[in-house]
Amino acid sequence: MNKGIPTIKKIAERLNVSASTVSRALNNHPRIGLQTRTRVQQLAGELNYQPNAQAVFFKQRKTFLIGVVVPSVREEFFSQAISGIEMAAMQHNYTILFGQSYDDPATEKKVVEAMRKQRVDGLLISLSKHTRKFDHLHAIEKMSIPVVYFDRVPPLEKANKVFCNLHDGTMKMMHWLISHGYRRIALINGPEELAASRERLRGYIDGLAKKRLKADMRLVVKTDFSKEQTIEAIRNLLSLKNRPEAIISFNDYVHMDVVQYARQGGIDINKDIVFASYANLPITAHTAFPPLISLEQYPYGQGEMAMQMIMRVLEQKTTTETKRFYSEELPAMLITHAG
Amino acid sequence: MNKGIPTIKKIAERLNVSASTVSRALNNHPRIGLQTRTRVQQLAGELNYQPNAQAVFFKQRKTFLIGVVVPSVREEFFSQAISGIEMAAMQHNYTILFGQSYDDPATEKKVVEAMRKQRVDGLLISLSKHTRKFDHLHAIEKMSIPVVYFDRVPPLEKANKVFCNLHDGTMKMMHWLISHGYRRIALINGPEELAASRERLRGYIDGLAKKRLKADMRLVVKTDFSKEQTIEAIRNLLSLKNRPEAIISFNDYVHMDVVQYARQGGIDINKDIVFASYANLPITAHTAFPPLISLEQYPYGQGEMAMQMIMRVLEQKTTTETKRFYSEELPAMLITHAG
DNA sequence: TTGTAGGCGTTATCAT
DNA sequence: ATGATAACGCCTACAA
Repeated sequence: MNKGIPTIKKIAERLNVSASTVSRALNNHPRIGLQTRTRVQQLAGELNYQPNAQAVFFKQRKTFLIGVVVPSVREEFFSQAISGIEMAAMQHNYTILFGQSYDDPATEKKVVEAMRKQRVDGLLISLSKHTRKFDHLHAIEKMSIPVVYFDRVPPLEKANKVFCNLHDGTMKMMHWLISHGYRRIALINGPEELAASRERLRGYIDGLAKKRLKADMRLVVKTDFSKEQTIEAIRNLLSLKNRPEAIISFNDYVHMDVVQYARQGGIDINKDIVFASYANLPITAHTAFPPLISLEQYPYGQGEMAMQMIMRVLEQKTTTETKRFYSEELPAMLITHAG
Repeated sequence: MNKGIPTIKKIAERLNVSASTVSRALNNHPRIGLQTRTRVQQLAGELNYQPNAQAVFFKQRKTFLIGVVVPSVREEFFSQAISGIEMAAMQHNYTILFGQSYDDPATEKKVVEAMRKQRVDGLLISLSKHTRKFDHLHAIEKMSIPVVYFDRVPPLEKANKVFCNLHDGTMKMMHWLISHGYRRIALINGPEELAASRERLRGYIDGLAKKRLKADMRLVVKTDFSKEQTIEAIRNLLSLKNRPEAIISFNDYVHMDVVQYARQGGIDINKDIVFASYANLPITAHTAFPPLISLEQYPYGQGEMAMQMIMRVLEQKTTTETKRFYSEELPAMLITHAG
C-alpha cells in the first residue's frame, strides 16, 4: 500500500512508457520526443509529482541539505544570520536543516551528529561559547562534508571562516571613547574560549596603547552571558573606588542587563557613564537605554557569505582534491548614536 | 571512489561477515552472537559510523525529518516557538527542516514544496499573514504527510491545530481596561486573513457588549505589521477629535512602533493613554515603554505541543486509517505590569 | 547464529 | 527516441 504517492514508475505505468523515459522527460533530457515530454510533464503536474529527494541522493550523492547550527535563534543576531543563509540557500535550491546548541558543547555535538546522519551537503556553524574540542566537526569533515564557520569561529588555521574584525573594531571604539575624553574605560568581556573575546581584549589593550595609556586590569571583567554573571560583573565595576567613565559590553544582550542594573543603582545612562556595545541589533532602537556607540556585525551579511562560501567549496571539490580554505573578514564599522 | 564513508558493507567486509549480520548487530537484534555484536559495534564506533538516513528511508519510509515553517524567526515569538519544537523533536530523534515564509504566500508555497520533496514525516506551520489558499498544504497532506498548524492557524475544520484562545483573552483585556475606568478603547488589529485578527475583534466587541458598551468602529484600525501602516493607524487614532484612553496593539512589535510614534507626539505612555498588547515577549522587559497589560501566548509551549501533537498523529496513522483531527486551545492569561 | 536476495525511487549506461 | 538494467545503503523475510 503505497498511499498513492506519485513516483516515476507510476507515471510510466499510466503512460505505458518506461521509467527511464519519464525520468528523461522530467529532466528535460535532450534525447526525448517532444510529445512524450509534454505528456509526461502534464501528468506529473496533475499528480503534483515531486521527485523523492532521498532516492535522488543515491544517484547524485547530494541531499541538497545544508546544516545550520547556531547557539540560539532567540538572539536577534542569529535569527538575522539565518535569514541571510536561507535567502542564499534558496537561490541554490538548498534546504536548511536546523539545530541549536543552546551554547552547550554536548548538545552541539549531538546536533552535528544528526546532520551527519542526514548527510547534509555542507555545514554552517557558529560555535557554542564553551566549545573547546572539535571532534564532532572533524568527524563531519572526514565524511567530505565541508564546514564553514561564521561569527563564532574556532582558533583553527585550516578552516573556512566568515567573521568580523573585532580587533580593529574594538580599537575604533577605544579611539572614539578616548578622543571624546573618556579615560577609565571598562570592558565586560565574554568567555575565553571564544576567539571573539580574545580579539576584543587585544583591541582594548592596543587601543589604549595607541594613545599611550596603560590598561588597568581591574576594569576588565568577564561574563558567560548569564544574567547572574553579567550583574556580578557590572556590580564589581560600579563598586570600584575609581568608577569607570565608560563601559563596553560584550554584546547588546549583555548591555541590556548591564544598563538595567546600572539604572537601579541610580546611574544616568550615557551621562554619568557612557555605554558601548557590539552588534548594533535593530531591537536596541526600541530599548530603554541603547548604547551610545555600537560595532556593526552584519548578521545577515555573514550568513549570506557563509552560504556562498560553502557553495564555492562544494563546486571546487568536484574539480581538484587539494583542499584550500577560505576566510572572509568583514571590516569594522562603528555606529554612533551620539548627538 | 567512495571517500571512505563507512557503510554497513564496508564494516562487513573488514570483519568478514555479511552485511545483514552487521545490520543486526548495530540494531541490537536479538538473534545475534554476543561476540559478533561487540566486534561490529566496536568497529562501527571506531569508524564513527552513522547510518545513512536516506537509505534508512527506503525501508522504514521515514525520514525522521519534521518540516517547520514560520513567517520569520526574527520575531521573538517564533524563535521561542522553534526552541519548544526543537526540544520536543530531539526527544523523539527528529531533526528539523527549517523554512521562513517571510509572510509571503508564494514563498510559503515554495518552502512547503521543498519539504514535500524532502519527504518530511510531518509539517508544523504557522501561516503567513496573507495566506488564503491552501493548495500547497492539501498537496502535502495528500502525500500522507500530516500537518499541524500553530498560532497562526487556518479557518479550516479538518485540521490539527494549537492556538491561544484570543477571544477570551481579548475579553479579559477589555474587562481589565473597562473596570479600571477606561471607556474609549482602541484596537490596532491585523490583516483579516488571520483568524487571530477576527478573534481579537470578536473579543473586543463582546468585551464591550458585556459591559453594555457599544463599539465605536472609528476606534478599530488595521495594520499589516509594516511600520508604515502601523504609524498610519496610530496617527489616525491620535488625530480623532475624541482621543482613545487606551490602545490595544496586535502584538508587541506593533506596540513598539506605536509607542515610539506616540512619544514623538508628546504622549506620556501609560499615563495620558494606556497601552495594551499581545504576546508578552521577554524582550519587552528591556524596551523603553512596555505595555501596561499583555496577553501571554506561550510560544515555547505552543511549539512543544505542536510537536507532540504531530507525534501523536504519526503514531495513530499506523493503527487506524480513519483520520481524526486534534485541536489544542491554550487558556487566556492576562499579564499586568500595573502597580 | 549467520548468509542470501530482493526492494525501496531515481538516473546513468548500454542496448535497441 | 525509447527500453532494460544496474547501482546506491539499508533492512528483513527466508534459507541454511
